[in-house]
Amino acid sequence: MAIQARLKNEKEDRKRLILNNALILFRENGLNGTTIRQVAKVSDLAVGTIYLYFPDKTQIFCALLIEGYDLLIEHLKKTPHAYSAMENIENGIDIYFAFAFANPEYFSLIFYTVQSRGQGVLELADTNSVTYKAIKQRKDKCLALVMDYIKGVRSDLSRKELERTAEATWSMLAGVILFFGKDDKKRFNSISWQAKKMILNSLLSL
Amino acid sequence: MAIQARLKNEKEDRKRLILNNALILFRENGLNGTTIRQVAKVSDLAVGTIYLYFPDKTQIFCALLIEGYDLLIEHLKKTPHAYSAMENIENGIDIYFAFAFANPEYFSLIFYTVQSRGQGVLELADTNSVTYKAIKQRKDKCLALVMDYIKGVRSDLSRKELERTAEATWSMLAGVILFFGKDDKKRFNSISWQAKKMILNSLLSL
DNA sequence: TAATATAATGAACAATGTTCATAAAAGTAA
DNA sequence: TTACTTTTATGAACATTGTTCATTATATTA
Repeated sequence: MAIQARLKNEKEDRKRLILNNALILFRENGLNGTTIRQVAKVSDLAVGTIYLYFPDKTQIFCALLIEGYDLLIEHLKKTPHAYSAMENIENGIDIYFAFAFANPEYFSLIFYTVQSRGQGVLELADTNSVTYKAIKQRKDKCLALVMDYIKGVRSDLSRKELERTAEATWSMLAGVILFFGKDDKKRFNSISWQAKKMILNSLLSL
Repeated sequence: MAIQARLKNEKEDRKRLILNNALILFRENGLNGTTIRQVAKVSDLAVGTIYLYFPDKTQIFCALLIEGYDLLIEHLKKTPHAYSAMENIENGIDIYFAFAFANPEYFSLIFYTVQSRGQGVLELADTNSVTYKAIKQRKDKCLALVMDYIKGVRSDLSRKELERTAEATWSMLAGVILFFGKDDKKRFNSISWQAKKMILNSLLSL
């Protein structure tokens, strides 16, 4: 029987252990391909113990998803502002693509949530839940960052236009990653470079 | 006990009945939210009977997916070629967006396959299977159609550039649909219009 | 050391995809 | 019609899943 985690610290450690192992399994086999029994086994815990730390499988997934968003946001915030606005936005796109390619496990998680209304893998029906709000907040944060980037090159756009442009840009970039992010690096680089060029061009000639 | 389907016609009818019912359920509750028992029940058949017509649940899904692709391809081919190349491509994008919004059930299916390598909902590990090839063929067909559209406005691009541009365009459009296709019509129209404008602009100023 | 409180366990439950021995239906030949 | 064969339909049964909960083990307290 595993040692009991009584202290707050120990509990956090155990939670992290479960998350780390789950992330590896999710990356390897996806949400549906990963079983709680697997997570328990590689964590050297019993099935029931997992449920002492997370209410259900979805919540493990969501915890990782939120971490993924936070990591991405952290990356996006790190853009050097020493260059021109145009260079900045180009930099931002590069960072986004690089993050997605380097962290496919987190990025996959992010996309489990885009297909809403019964079609997605991940169901978060209760839009009032803490989890739903946490995810929504990070989505919004990402969009706000994109808006900042775009504002740099297009200060003439109205708030409404800016928002719409950011939404279109964000989803278009995501589409490229979704379609080609799992391909080999060479191919992904080639297509993402093309997409970047197209988006930069379109932002200048709106 | 249900009447037996002995003739080829009757078998086709029964297959169609299952597909129609499955499509409704998939649209409502997604792949994982739909059970074979549900499909059997609404089809007035026993569980085992479903398995006489389809080897497994995934294959039902794939059959519908292929139909969805064919429907989309049919739509895309119907573009009137009476106008300028630029009007044609604009028309093509409109058709694509309209199809996605009008046929969310099929479109969702299409996107079950984009997340490859263990992360997606739909696993088609065997790349030699008839089903995999059928889906791949239709994906390629879509891309070829996009290339034709783009060739109209950009005859100067090399084969390689054309291909890359088509891939980027196709995935960017898909990203918009993925992110906003389930929103209300007004919002989807607003963002998809923006995306269309951006892509058209970028194609002209590559 | 005994009593109490907390944490861990894994058998058990309901639901799922799938299989297969059995039964029903349809076709065939007399 | 009747006996026989072939094809189709059935649903109980199986393995696997997410999840629960009575029981057991561990730690804390008195």
